[in-house]
Amino acid sequence: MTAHVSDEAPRRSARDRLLASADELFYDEGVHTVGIDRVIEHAGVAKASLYRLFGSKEDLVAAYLAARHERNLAELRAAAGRFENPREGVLAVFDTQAKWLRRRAYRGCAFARASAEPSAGAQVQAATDAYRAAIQALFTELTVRAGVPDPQGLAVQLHALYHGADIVVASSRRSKLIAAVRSAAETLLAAAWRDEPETVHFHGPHG
Amino acid sequence: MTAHVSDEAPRRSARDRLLASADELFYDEGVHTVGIDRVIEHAGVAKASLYRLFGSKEDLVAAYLAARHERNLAELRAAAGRFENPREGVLAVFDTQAKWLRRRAYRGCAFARASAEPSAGAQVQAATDAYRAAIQALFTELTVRAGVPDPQGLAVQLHALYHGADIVVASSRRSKLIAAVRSAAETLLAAAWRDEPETVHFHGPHG
DNA sequence: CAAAGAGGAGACAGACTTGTCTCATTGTCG
DNA sequence: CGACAATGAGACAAGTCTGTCTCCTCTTTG
Repeated sequence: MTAHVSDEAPRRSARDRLLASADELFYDEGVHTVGIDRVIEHAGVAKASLYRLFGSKEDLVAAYLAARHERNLAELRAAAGRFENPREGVLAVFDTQAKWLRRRAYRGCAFARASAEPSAGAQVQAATDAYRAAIQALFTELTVRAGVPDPQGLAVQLHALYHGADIVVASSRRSKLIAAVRSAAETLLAAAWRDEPETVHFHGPHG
Repeated sequence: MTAHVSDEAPRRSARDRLLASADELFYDEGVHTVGIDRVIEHAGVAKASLYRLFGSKEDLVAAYLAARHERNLAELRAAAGRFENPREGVLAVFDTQAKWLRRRAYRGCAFARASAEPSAGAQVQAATDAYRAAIQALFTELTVRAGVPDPQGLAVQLHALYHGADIVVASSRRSKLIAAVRSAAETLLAAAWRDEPETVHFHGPHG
């Protein structure tokens, strides 16, 4: 090894190989199952280099999540941006998620998996919060543009539906779930104009 | 057992104290953060007793989750059962969840937290699957009784919404989220009769 | 009263982790 | 060519965890 760049396979930098290995191993097997040793072996990088480049395991995890954040949000935004009509933009977000859900290798939301237990460090929690806030913001942006009476309320509904799909995908037939969720999104969008103008209605337990 | 109940403070059995401590510590701090030592110290039980009674840590975790399963489902079913009308039953399920979500000490779904990473053992995964399946089944039972055209589809929608609420509760203002989710459930219920009779509609991206 | 067994306290082994440190090798630049 | 910085390989320390085992006390029962 050692690259000798002139030859074929330019060999990416140690940092890139580390991030790629982290992405693959952390996502597939779990942040807390996969030890540093596995990552550096997979990346072909010395342990000292990892600590020089990232400082700690948690920093590496944070970098892995930050990369996922960037990648996922870029794709969602691009999909929504392809439509003039924000209502179609919302559905494009769900269609993009559906594409992910259908992947054989899909293992659930990387953030949900990394941050479920509170043992996850503060950086991981912060990354997860930021990710969810960004998706919520995307929905809000679309619902505001759509001009519904209560854009915030609708965005919260869509956001919950979005993450719920991710959770139950393991326990439902995928095609059925995907169709049902899309249909639910359409229903919520359509209803957002029918509902009382001021806010989603909120009354006691006995509907 | 044995107990000698006559005196004050009957002191529950070692098994009960172990389960109570597991419930508290595992839920609050995470299954994988909390070590056996913490549990036995909190329960005032010898380590040997734990292994005699449960066999392994994972078995203790499974027992803890099984107890949660029982307790949660009993409460959801009781809430739904208080209404003749299945539509109100569905809303009662969401209202019960809302009650949980409002608790100060609420830390998210115990199953989601325990099973997010694949490092969670097979028993934990199985417990989580069983829990979600049970909730899905409860929704399906209600939607069937409600006589909607596609009870399965509606149940999937409600189920996704239910778990989604749990996920996003950390990143939204709770009262807003709770109101929005309840409203979404009402919307989905109302729409279930309006939609095409055969199945939730499933067509291309241009709704 | 005596015997037996449940249970508490804790030492111990074995395996794992992250993070530091040393050393040899490589590529680059003066 | 020679020196320096970057990197790979891996030993090592210090800590953690689960699970086993021993020892002793207390309570119940024959």
